[in-house]
Amino acid sequence: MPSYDFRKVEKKWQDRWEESGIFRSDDDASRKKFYALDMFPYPSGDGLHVGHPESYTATDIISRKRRMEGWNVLHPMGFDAFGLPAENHAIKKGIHPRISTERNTDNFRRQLKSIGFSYDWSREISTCDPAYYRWTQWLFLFLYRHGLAYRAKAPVNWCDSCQTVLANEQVEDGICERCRNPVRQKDLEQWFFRVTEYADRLLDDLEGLDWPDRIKNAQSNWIGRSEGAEIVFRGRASAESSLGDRDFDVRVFTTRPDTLFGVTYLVVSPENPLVLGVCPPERRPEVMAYMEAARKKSELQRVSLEQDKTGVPLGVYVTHPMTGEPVPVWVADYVVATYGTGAVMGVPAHDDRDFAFAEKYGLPVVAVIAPPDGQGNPENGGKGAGSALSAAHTGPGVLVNSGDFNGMDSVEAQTKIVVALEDAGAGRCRVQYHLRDWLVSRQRYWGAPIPIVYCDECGEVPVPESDLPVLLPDDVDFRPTGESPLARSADFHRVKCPKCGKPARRESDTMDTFVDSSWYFLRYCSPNFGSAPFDSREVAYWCPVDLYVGGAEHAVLHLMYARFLTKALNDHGLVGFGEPFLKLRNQGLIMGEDGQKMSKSRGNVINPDEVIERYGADTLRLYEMFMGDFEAAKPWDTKGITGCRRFLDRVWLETHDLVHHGKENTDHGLTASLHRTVRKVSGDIESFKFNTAIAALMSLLNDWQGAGAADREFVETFIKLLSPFAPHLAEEMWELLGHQHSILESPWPSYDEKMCEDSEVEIGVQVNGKVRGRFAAPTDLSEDGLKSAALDSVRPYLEGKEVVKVIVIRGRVVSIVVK
RNA sequence: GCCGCGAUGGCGGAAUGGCAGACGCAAGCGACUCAAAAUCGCUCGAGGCAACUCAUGUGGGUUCAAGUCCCACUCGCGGCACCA
Repeated sequence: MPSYDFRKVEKKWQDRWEESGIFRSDDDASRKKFYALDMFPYPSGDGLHVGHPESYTATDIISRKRRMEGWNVLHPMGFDAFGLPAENHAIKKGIHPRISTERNTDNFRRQLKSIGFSYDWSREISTCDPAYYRWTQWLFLFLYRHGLAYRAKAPVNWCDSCQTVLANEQVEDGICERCRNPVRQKDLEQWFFRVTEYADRLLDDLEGLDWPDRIKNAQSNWIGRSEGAEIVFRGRASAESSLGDRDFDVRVFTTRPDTLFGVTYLVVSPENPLVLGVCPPERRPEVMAYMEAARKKSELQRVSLEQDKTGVPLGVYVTHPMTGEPVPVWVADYVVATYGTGAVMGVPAHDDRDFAFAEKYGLPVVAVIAPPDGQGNPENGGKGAGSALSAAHTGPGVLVNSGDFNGMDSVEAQTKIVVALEDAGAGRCRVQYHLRDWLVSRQRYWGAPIPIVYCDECGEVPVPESDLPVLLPDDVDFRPTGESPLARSADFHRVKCPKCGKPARRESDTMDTFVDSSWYFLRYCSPNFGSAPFDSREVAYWCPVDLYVGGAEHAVLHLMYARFLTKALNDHGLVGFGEPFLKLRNQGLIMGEDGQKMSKSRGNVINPDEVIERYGADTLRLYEMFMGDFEAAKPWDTKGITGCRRFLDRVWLETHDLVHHGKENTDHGLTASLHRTVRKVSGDIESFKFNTAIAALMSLLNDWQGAGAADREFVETFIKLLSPFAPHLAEEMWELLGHQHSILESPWPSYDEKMCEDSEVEIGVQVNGKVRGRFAAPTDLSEDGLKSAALDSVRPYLEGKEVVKVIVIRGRVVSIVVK
């Protein structure tokens, strides 16, 4: 009997699959479809790491099962090929990003093919291909046309050492993740996508999605919806201020309108335009110095100085909308300029930050919410400026010191006070989001150019669709100097205005790579379509994606952006659905053998090529799925792989044994075990419990060997169940069993519920909750039969006792209660 | 600080409220071998000669029965965070 030469077998089947085109999928409206999508990789120079095959194997298993179940399956793969690493590599090594990206992509493709994934490679896409980014640009113009893309001056993260703008995700605690230098804020004209327009729907629609809770939760946190009120405090500027003797408003956002009577000051952020307008001359030097200091603070300082609040009085007063009392206005950088109105009301008695600020600057503390009985000192409330307070009471309670609202429950008072403010024309309900618009421009080379032209006559002019793509020039000096490399390419930069024909300038920024990946799943449906980003007929058939699998690091950004774009396309009739990904699953991180995160510097990285070379692709696939809970982090264990390898070897040997010796199975227990395993494996694959599906197959093999014989039907069913996990070996065994066609063309096995039961089961017997015995009983034994057999089996424990109660759980346990 | 997730043998991990530790790894013993590797068989939570007792992060509770449900904690992981 030949031993299992996995190298030969795996090569043989990969070649056959490629030749036969068995994984190609065509639009066929008469068949039910299944779209299984992997998050496409960034083709880094390091090649695949073992985390990639983990999620890819999972989708591959489901795709293969679906094919066998008769579904029309779309299972594509491509490359998220634009991005900063290729550009940095180019700067360091002088190799053009196009060259290194191509080389890396070839390597990734080779590696992916060597694992035997059932991708339709005829649909491969790459985001740096002009045939692709042409449509990324088209989508930019689509958003622009509908007012969802706009240009504005904005502070961006700037790294002096890298000489570039950084994306938010590249800034960690105020430090550039690449060079560890502090990041600075810089004001630049930037392009934005109006994601905030969709804040409510992005939040509300999460509910209907079959996504992991933590992802939904992360998105929900990111959107950060809070309900509260906008309250107007009116004031009058002095004649000497730059505003002159005029009325002005300070609008604040609060989630606690019930604490309105406890306001003892207001705070506006240093960036608030009102500050200089109303500031009286004598206060200007100090206020301006404070503003300057705040502006100079790096992100790093703002974060590290978290608790140490500073501020200066602005020298103006506004009127409390309920009490009519004067309220001083302060400037402090603990107020975030870009959130809410950039101004807050200070309620020291009921907010920790305000309390700290008031203590530091000697501002009065007025308690207006008396804690419920037993919490704190209720007397505080009644005494007005409660100097007795040692901390803010931030919880609910009963209103005191609040005029007509005294005695009211604080929760109830929230709405009541807003109503009163509305009547007085001094406030309204307001919903505030943490979500900001998406800054999409990047001052980088290796990305899709933004298709806009600036003309002195016509202003901002979109590039006509017929002129797309705006090609990324190859011959560019992409060394960093602080402006986009494209601005230095005269050929690229100097253009004629598409509107008036006069000399104009082309936008030199490129798009964030998250724009590329926000729509790639649509492109797979018609990867070569030439007249639009996608063929709407194909998209109508294949989309939305039925199953999407990838890393949890994309919990917020990528998934949010793809959802945003889908909703925008949906609103304007380009797609017929509002959510792109119906079911999402994340693979857990694979750690190194030392339990640490895999990293080059730790030297604990496992290279899948080496695992395949030594154990084979089927073993790699099997092991990655067997390691543990798909969604949980788990350490790699090279020794553990041998168990999977041994299992496949034994399958090979036993199958040959059947073929060469032709055995009969007369063992009913083995047949029952087979049916149970079909049920178990089928169910486990659906619920992403691949580890227990494999364990069940291992158990079944143990039973098979234990029985000493199995018939052809048993073996064929076994091989089918194994085929999504170890497709090469399965095809080889399938052929050995005399089949001409791929195992993918045979139906997924079914089981008979009646056949799943063994003729005999073991029953445990508990006496007062403790297991005291067990006995074997025929499966169909009556309840009374079980009861008396159970009582017999634990007789010594019942002597001299009275049996109070007997509970029979069929097939499992009998519980006896005695006194 | 807020939100979410988790904690089970030497290790990875199994368990619709129903016999805790499936399956695999490692370890020990044995078979085969001149020997080793590979392979196969047996043992394998802790304590105890045994009957038994103790065991699913901690402390309570519900139940005939709790890893699973409830309450209060501890620790770890992840998201958000001067967001008013």
